Amino acid sequence: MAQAQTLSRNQQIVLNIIEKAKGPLKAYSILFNVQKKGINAPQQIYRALDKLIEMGKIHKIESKNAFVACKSSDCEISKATAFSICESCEMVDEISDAKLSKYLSSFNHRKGMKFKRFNLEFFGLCKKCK
Amino acid sequence: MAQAQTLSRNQQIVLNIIEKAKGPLKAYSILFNVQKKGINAPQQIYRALDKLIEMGKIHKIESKNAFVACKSSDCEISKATAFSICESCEMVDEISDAKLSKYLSSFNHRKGMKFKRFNLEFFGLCKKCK
DNA sequence: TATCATAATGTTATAATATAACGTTTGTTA
DNA sequence: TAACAAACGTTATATTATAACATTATGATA
Ligand SMILES: [Zn+2]
Ligand SMILES: [Zn+2]
Ligand SMILES: [Zn+2]
Ligand SMILES: [Zn+2]
Repeated sequence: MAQAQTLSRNQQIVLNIIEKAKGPLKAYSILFNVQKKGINAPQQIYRALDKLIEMGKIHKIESKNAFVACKSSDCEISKATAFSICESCEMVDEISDAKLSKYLSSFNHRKGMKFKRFNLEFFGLCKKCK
Repeated sequence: MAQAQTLSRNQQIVLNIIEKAKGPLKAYSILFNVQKKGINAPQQIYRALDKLIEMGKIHKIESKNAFVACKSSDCEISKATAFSICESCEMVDEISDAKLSKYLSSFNHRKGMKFKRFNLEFFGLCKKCK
């Protein structure tokens, strides 16, 4: 089981910053933001990020190498993620759409591969930018 | 228009290597493979990769920072890509599924954003690895 | 053909992202 | 408390990607 609760000190610090942010954060930008708290090395950030992803507290936006807090308390183990990404501003929005998620989770490729997880990224212009 | 045909020398060299490869290739691994051909700098690789992506000849696997040749001659301008990725070996397979593609291309997020493009990555264990 | 614009090239340098490796500390539980 | 696992701190380094600038093809047009 995912032992949902206890975050370590560094994990909590990193999560707080990501949750407060308006958009996706990059690892080194997180790092610069926590140096006052005594965290000095990339490893400390990346380790926290890894654990937070494992716990489903945050997600990585692969096309941006950046991290966002999970909005849909559902994905405790994030095995079905979808995002809407504005190509102009940096806006990223997590999509929680039961139908979409069900459709993709039950999608089966002919080649005999059983999927455990997917990540979907949509790109376009957000309301503001178009 | 995409002016499908003429590839420059460097673009052709990079494309050849990616097409011959069994799996996804990383930029620097491409670089090491073409130094005998007089290409010495990352820029030359990245520039070719950028153009080839624009033309839809190759795709970037975002979760791996690696590149594969396009299999489905359809996606000349790659605005609807889907891949099946084995978490154990490095296998990546491009999924060409008209229904899936149609379903996602017509998917509309409530938030008033019109999507121009999507990228979907499925993860699991391939036939060999499971 | 001369001229102009565009795309591609070559090169050096550097930025940005991520992991290896090692020893120490802290927290859990048998 | 002893033993183990998880988290931490730290230094170094690997990997991925872009900036900047000068040069050279390529292709269209006057
Ligand atoms: Zn989520
Ligand atoms: Zn926007
Ligand atoms: Zn393709
Ligand atoms: Zn495999």
